[in-house]
Amino acid sequence: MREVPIELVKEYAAEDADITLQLYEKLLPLLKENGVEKLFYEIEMPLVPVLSRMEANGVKIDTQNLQQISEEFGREIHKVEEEIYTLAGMPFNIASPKQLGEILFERLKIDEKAKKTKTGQYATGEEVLQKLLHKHAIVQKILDYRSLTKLKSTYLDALPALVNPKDGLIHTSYNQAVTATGRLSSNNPNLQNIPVRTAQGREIRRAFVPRGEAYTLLAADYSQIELRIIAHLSQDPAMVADFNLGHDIHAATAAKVFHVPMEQVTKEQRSRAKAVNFGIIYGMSAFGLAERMELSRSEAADIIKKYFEEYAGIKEYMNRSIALAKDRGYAETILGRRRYLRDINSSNSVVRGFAERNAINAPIQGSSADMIKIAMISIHEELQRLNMQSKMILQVHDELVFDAHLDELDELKSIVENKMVNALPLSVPVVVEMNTGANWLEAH
DNA sequence: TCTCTGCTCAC
DNA sequence: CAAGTGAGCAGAGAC
Repeated sequence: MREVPIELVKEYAAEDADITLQLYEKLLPLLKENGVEKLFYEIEMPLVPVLSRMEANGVKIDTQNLQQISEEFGREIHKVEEEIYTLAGMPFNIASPKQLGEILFERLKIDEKAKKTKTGQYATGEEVLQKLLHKHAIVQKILDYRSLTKLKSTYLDALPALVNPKDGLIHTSYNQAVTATGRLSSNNPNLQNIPVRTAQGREIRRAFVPRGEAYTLLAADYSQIELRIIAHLSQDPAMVADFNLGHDIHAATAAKVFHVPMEQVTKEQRSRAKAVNFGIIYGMSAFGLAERMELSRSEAADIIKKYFEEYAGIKEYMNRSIALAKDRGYAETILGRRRYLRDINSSNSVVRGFAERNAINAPIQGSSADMIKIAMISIHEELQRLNMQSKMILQVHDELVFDAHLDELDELKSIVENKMVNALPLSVPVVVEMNTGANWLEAH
């Protein structure tokens, strides 16, 4: 571990003390009150030095690459700006949602019944604009402009500015006492929301590189961990069976919901089934599902009805989660981590609805957080014990990223897989997918 | 300078 | 009414 400058380790160790204190002040009283000190002493406290070391380890960024893309984006943004001004017939600040709304809905009048936000402005979010694409050529240009400027300001320009001059690496901060569910959060910079969805955004991941010639990046992801946790918590026979048989869970869901053999599931059907599975994790309604899947409300309702017929245990589990939270005033994870839900018995149905969705989601999201935290602690212990040069550098909720020393790659992979798979045994298989690459994109 | 809003990136 | 958890950016307005 000696390549990490000792001053930096000291700096972060000093921060360790602060974090420890902060945790004692913030978390312990909470957990004591909740009778879950075990979680505090056996997970949160041992995690402190792990996070501290990850922060000190840092991540190497190919700054030149980012700067080059930034310049390209800068030129493209300028071009799109001019096109937008021409289409609008006047220049304005495209980055101002207020001005943009007035141009779109008052000057160009592209939608008679434009939606407003709660403050009375016109809503111009991505979903709104997607539905107006066919109305005017300016809409696509606005979306292009938004995407380019988002990537440029948030990543391309921000990340190089945060490189530590002492070692040329980026050091995020992990916050252990921020989220309601037990997840970590990351800031300064947030390395848990690096783009991956679009081809253009994905390129940014190419700039996350190993720290030296002798290293490669190893990414290890839990596969479908939240759905496996639902299967475990609900003990729904059909979902448990799907996982035990190693099925592609979204295809298996599609086969059941659309009444076709698994091999004949179309991409469209799989994608809809996937949306339902995600919706389940979030406690969605039929209306919400219809919106997302661009189906009529009754079609969506049919799909949900079929889903709960096939996976009746999931429905029961959801009802049970809500009932338990109403009774106790909190929802809890596999390890007893609690999320208090003061609104769970509210007479206001909107407010209560939110709390009910929290009651469904918190045990799932939180158990997944419990699991990866345990894995991180035992992987860190093992790296220390074996005096390995490989370093754990990132955690992104269901993924761990390592700067893997080439001489240790096989050993590291076996440690990581073993510790992740066995962190918190479930009644369905826990599967970890691992890949290596010359950058974060290739490691996926 | 600070805070809020709207938007958009991730899991 | 209507899908969970976060962070950061630019604009806009209060002070």
